[in-house]
Amino acid sequence: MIKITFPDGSVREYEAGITGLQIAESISHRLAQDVVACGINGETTELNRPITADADIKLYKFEDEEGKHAFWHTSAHLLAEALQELYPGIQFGFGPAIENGFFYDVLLPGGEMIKEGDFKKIEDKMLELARKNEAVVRTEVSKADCLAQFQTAGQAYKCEHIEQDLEDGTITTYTQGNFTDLCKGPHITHTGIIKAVKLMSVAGAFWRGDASKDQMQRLYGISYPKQKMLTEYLTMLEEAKKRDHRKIGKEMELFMFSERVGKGLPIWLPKGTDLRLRLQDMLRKIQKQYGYQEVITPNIGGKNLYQTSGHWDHYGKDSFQPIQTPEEGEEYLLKPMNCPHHCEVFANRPRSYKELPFRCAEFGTVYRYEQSGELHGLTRVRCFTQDDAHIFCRPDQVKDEFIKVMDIIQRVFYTFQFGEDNVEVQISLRDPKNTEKYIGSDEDWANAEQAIIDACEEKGMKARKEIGEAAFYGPKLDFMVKDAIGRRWQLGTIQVDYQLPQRFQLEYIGEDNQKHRPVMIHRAPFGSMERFVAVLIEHTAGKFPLWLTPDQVAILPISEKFNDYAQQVQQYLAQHDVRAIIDDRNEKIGRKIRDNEVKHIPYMVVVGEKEAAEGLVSVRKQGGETLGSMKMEEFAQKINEEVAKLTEMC
RNA sequence: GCCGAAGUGGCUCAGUUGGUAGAGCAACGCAUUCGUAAUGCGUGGGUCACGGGUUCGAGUCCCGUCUUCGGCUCCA
Repeated sequence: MIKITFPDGSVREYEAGITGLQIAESISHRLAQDVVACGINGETTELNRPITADADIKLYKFEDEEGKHAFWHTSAHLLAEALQELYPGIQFGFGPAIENGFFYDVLLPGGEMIKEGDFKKIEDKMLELARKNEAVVRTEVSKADCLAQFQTAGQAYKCEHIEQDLEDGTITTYTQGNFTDLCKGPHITHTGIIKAVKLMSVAGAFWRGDASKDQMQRLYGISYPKQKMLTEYLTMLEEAKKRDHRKIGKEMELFMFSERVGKGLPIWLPKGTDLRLRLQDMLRKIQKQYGYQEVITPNIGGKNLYQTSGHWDHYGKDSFQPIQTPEEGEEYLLKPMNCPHHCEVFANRPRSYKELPFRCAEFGTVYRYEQSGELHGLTRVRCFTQDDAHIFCRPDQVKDEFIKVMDIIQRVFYTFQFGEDNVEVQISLRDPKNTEKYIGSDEDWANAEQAIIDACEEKGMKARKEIGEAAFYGPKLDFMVKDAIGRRWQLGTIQVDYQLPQRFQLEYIGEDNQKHRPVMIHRAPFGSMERFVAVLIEHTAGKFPLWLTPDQVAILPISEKFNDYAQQVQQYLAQHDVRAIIDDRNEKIGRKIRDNEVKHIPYMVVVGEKEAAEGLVSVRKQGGETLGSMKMEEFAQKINEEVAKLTEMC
């Protein structure tokens, strides 16, 4: 007999060799139907693996991340199985489960291509195979046998993978029906529980992600144990589509692109500019409280500046090419980042330790020559404005400054109702096995990395550590938020930099009257104004918070007779810091309400005969709630109170 | 940059096997002067992304370019 420990701490005894599925059955028949995978001693595995010794067990349903992973991984195999039947001679690359579904990289013989029109046929074949409810059989194989097997099958990519990446004794294959795949698992035990499949898209993908290698076709799909779940997922995708910032940005006239101005170069329209400036003002106000000093620096800088900073060597060939000045024979670069300029600010005159930390902020517009295929709405552009700042401080001040920046970021995020549970942080560390990629000494790196880790601990923030994700000049801390429909976005960032101060020979005079080198911290709470506004649009679906939205109130005269009164109301509200527009079109009131609802205006006030006579406004909230008539003074006060409440953190 | 798809009035889209461009919304005008999610009638507006080609004839077929979209790679 063996002892099996459950997550709640309870222990049951079973005969050795029992499987996860049998354990589930011993608890309830219902549970046995729902489980798709299990965790044995922390390792996710199949439900039909015999357990031979005492162990901890977790039973995973589809709803669990581990369950989904196994389910979708098997679905990837099901896709491959279907493709093998439909396209003999097909070559397979990798086919993993991903966050939402799975994909398989394939290459059809003779340069043939799978098109979206083929999806139905493939989906039908997948379901046909799934209905056979084939068992998924795990086999341990030797490297030599495995290689021979896939050579016979003519799978060149699989063979390369086996030869280059896998070690003898660790290799397994999984077989379902006539299809065998190289795979380390885990999988669900039978294909029959896959009831709904949908292929989402087909796109190009390089073998091993290497642009110099073969280009394969990547088929993306998703699958579920119930048709209803697939329908729900597709509905969620529709919802995401409705929130697309490119669509809403166009509808609300926040920003635009012009082919003649150039791709990836956003133009902020009046309403978008209004909103952006309000965001900037809010951050300005907070920064002032933390001792930041704002500067303005040029949008270009001498090539020499970037040679000094080291950026030219690292990124020069990938950026906008230098601007020549014929008379002087000098070269200038469009500013790809603000840090070198800020280093010059610091170096302007001798600095005393009493001035540290020196916090230099700028809404700095930068230009980066992103690959054309990478451009996307406002989230990936070639010209954007960072809410940038650089803090020059003593090494022992790094941790405290980090904590202060984290304070600012938390206050900013709070104002947008990205709740605390929806914010994650990630510490990006360097890859110690690949140190030549980074500049700076081992000691500097160790100090910087430790300061970040300590700061997170002191702030009580649970941080995920990512090895090898650091920038070439220093480790960093990134903030991720989850939006209203659960999608994750990367926003703010804080980076330590021991390198630029060295390259720019920055120094300050210490208490000991000696010269010392400051440490530099880069930080951007929003990341960039463009990206942040994009995320905000998708988070709020265009229904911005009252304090931020360009038009807070729409004044709707019942008929043209009351347009004059509407103007009086608008004027009064403007004098009391309430932003109102008038809809004085010759339309019925129902029509005006509809149109202004569609424009996401938070408040509408209807004015007619009664209101004009008594100085009233009839208030309607976005969504339909009516608040009755009130004096316009009372209404202005109400709006101001609501704004004050929303911005109390700033 | 690479692979694939798309590009028709301001917006959303229709346009059958090639036969001289259409709807709804928006805009403008007229009527109406209206009480909480679409008043009626009328008018204007398109070198069908751009450039070549095939054809008696191209929005439709072919080639090239540009832009956008979905991915890959990249992201100081």
